[in-house]
Amino acid sequence: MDLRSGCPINLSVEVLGDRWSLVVLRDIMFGNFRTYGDIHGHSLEGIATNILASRLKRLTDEGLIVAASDPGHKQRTIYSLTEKAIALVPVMAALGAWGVRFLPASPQFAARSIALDAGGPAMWADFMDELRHLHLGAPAPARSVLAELERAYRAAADAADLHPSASDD
Amino acid sequence: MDLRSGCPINLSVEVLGDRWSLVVLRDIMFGNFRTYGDIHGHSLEGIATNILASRLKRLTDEGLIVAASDPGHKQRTIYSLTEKAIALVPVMAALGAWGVRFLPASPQFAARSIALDAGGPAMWADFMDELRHLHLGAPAPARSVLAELERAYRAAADAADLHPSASDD
DNA sequence: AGTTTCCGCTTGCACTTTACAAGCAGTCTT
DNA sequence: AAGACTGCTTGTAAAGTGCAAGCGGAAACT
Repeated sequence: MDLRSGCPINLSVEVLGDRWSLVVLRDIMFGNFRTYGDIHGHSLEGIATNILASRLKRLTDEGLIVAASDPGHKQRTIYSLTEKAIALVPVMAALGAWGVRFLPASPQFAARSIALDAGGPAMWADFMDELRHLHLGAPAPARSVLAELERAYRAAADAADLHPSASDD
Repeated sequence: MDLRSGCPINLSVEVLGDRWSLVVLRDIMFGNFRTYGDIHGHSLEGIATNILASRLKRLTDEGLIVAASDPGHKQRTIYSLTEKAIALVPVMAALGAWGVRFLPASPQFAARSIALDAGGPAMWADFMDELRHLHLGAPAPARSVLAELERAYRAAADAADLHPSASDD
């Protein structure tokens, strides 16, 4: 790639600044979706197949994910985050917190971002350790931030079921 | 706009996820460039005039900046950040820190991001207060983070002059 | 007063990226 | 052997990006 400038914010935008890269990374990171079909099948935003394929290729080229074939299932490819992508946890937390505050986020998904933001750098570090375990083969940490986020999501979803509002139609 | 999903990270990407929005906001925020000509003239990345115009319009529509005419110069438009944009300081800090660590940032620009990251949330809060002063008419804070970042930049630039390396050609 | 410069754009055109729908080759299951 | 699964590719259209030129009105200069 031929770089526009050496400013780190610009460089980050050049790598992540499109409509899908961060969303795909979010799905792998927070949803633990590891295959093409998983990501496509669970995509909230309904990513098109060609876009997903091109993003997986680009993220691989940029060193954010690595592809490995599933031992017991030759045509299945397993994607794993690299340290470079795991280091985006603070970016995800900041973006999520901003979205919750200023954009019309749904209560359930907002709950995850709120929990991640409230947990602060200590929780982010624990989450990164968990991702290193899931994606890089590091030892399993004591704390599962993914499980905590899932509980926050469930609690918000249950609250929405108990107290439905007209805006949730 | 018709939203893809209510996930806050996705919503943030829908607003900020292109190749220029964050870069323009960075110039207004860190460079204190307040007019079209200022932003275009100082643009490190050489933004095209039509792109800049369309971004300023979009950022205005999204409520991230507001346009006001200069009292003493009728044809000049002064752009100011809103609280919504000022709240992006942690996002900028996280993106900058990530770019410094994983992408080929130049030493001078890296120095600003490193200083902003090292300052942590306390520095970000002071910076946001300074931006509220410059853009929203709030009282002037005691600390100028912009001046501190400028000093970090100058120090790195001077160090590069004293110790030039082949890679800086 | 008239010319020139400044300012914030707009227009035209080519190219790239995104989007939606359909299809396809190899693998696995039954 | 037949059908479904998996990870894509292809075709086509729309939207976004990039470059260069130009333009209407205001300000500055002489």
